Amino acid sequence: MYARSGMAYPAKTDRQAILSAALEQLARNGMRALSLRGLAASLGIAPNALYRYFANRAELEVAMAAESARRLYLTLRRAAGKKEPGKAIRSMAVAYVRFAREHSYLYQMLMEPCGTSFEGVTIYQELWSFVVDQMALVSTPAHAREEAVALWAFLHGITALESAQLLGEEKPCSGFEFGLNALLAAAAAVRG
Amino acid sequence: MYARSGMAYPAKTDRQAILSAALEQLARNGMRALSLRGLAASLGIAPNALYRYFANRAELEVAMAAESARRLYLTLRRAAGKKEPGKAIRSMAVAYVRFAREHSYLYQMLMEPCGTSFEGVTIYQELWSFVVDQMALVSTPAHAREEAVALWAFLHGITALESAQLLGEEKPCSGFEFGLNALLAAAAAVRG
DNA sequence: GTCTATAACCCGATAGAC
DNA sequence: GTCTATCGGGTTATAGAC
Repeated sequence: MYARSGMAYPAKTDRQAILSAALEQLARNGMRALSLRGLAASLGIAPNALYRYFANRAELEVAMAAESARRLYLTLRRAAGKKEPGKAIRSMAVAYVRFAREHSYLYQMLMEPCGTSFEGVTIYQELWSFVVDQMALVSTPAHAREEAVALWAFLHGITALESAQLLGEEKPCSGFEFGLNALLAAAAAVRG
Repeated sequence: MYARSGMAYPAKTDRQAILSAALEQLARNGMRALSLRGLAASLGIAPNALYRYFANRAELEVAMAAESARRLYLTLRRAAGKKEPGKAIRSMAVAYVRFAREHSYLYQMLMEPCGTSFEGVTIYQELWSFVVDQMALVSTPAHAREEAVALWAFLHGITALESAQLLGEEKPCSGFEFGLNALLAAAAAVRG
């Protein structure tokens, strides 16, 4: 019965189940606390069984980062919706910061590659292209890339300042408004 | 001779030597690769001797982060020099990004606290105050804090995008110019 | 041939005894 | 300060179940 290739044994788990469990643990305790042993235990399998699905920890981390990108992409798309360009960008900016705040560990995976290379993962390009396209609508396609870089950098920086204690009690909120307005004004000026 | 309390044994090292060695290893291989064992070995002492000077790894990391802040502070002060306000900010921005690029691991310690709290370390406040003060010179003291937040966020974001492979080949350079101009223009506009 | 578990190995953090 | 020991995590044999 199990003689046919690929189905010879009832697998107790699969990539998706492992990934889900990993993301769950990540959301609770962060990357440092995520251990393959604990992950395997939560799935009721031996620590080693994981290696049938992910070559090593790094490969699992790449998959988690890709999932993070996918969710951020969906979040930004939903935020933009069918809104008028300027409104869409503002809405995306707010959603971006909220995503980073509410899923801080997941977001960290996206922005701190820790040496893991993302080659061959297309979701990043999709995500990036979407932001560039949205930016093109408020200025011009010729300048959209550099404007998108600046916007993304700014948004990421805001989230980083929020989680770092560098500013102490100081709230990046007012800085958020100022920076977003400054970037949007400059982009609109490009359009002329 | 060594009978007196606290001096019962000739110390082979001190906090400063440990810190220096740690920073050296950090610069070469990054935080993940920094092990207390390797650190002790490079100093010719037993792994455990480190605990005489730092209660645990976290405390060592706090000291390293503080040193990172001190060096960035010096770098920014030197960049600002006696320049005219607008020029000073630009110069600081370039120096900031360069610092993050050339000392990426050290810079990471500053901006990614990993749960280590920075309470009681005054160097962060000095660094932050300096940036705010510089910003006040190009706009007004009343708005300097939010503008400094936006500028810092933007600069940090640029460095993060550089080290993350999110953008692939794309270079944040053009985005740097655009964003910096946008923020400075908005700050100047506040001054009116 | 494809999955699994048992057990080991190496290494890092840390505590205790000296 | 050193040595020894414990604990936990990543990773790799090796071998057993289907």
